[in-house]
Amino acid sequence: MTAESTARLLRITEVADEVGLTTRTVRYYEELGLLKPAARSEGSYRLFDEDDLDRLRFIRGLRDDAGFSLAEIGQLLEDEEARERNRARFRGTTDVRERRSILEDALDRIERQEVSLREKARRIDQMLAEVERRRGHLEGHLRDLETGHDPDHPAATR
Amino acid sequence: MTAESTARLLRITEVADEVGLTTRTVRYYEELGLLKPAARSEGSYRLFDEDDLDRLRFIRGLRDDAGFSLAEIGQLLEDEEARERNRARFRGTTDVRERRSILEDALDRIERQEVSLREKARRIDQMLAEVERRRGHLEGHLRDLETGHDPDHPAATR
DNA sequence: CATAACGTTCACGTTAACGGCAAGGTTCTG
DNA sequence: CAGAACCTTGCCGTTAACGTGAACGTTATG
Repeated sequence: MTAESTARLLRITEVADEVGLTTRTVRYYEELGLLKPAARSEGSYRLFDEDDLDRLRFIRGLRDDAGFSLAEIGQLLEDEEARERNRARFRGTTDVRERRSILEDALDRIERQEVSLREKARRIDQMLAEVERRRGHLEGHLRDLETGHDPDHPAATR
Repeated sequence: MTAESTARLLRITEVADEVGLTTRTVRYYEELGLLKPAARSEGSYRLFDEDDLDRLRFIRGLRDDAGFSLAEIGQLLEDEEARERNRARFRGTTDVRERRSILEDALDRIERQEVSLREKARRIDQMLAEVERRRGHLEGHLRDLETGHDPDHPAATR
């Protein structure tokens, strides 16, 4: 379809450098099933496209920023694919009861994810609030120092 | 004789059950220095008070909800104690330059924590938004089914 | 005060998430 | 077409975060 679509496939060290992982890690993720076999060259070099890069960046983000284990990440990605399959199933039938069942199933999974994420977010927001409270406190003290106002020795009046 | 303020000290299985950890894990956390030696009984049973429970719950929350490693948690708790010591140092001097230096140092550490937490929060919010978008989508479909409205087959008139 | 129930300190085992070779093919480059 | 620079698949090593006894002391209870 798209004429430009052959963007050029990258080899493993290029992708590793690009997304900030090691080649070992990329292979390991493939071994775990987090990554599709991508594509192989004539010899058997792994070849990656832009979608693979996105997926790796996504995985890395979940791991580093959100603190998910690779098992949890695998679950999320699997759910993603189950979603795709469900869409196909959904379009493959016109039976209202079956369609509703498919949708409700999907909704259940989504809600479970939401609860888990919300708990994580709540905890982090709590810590952020605490940290900011302290920061405000410290900044207040610093301002006091700048203006020569000393709360510990308030009798500096004249 | 001892006032009522001595709330009663708990033994390790009681605390473990209470906060949802195993005894091994509690001992391990002490070994890592995440927990003070608490208190020991006549024999050498570990005895814990409410503060210990809070600390354990806090650790557990950071581990499970926020996805921090025990090393990171140790760092956070250490910073906490460094903060305490700094407050003592701060109160121990009246030299404005020294006070400012202490405050600026503390502010630096706080800001580093804040950046790290904010990145984590941002990533999780992103995922939550995505999850909710999907949820809305699914709920829309379900409503369509309930009302007999079928977007794929609009001419289902009877 | 016997004894069950609980605790203590080693110390070795396990799983996740990679690191680091070795032995050998593959691709590129002059 | 030869050598450098990559890549492949094993396979063993490592660190974090505990699990699981073993061998033995401590506390509560009928």
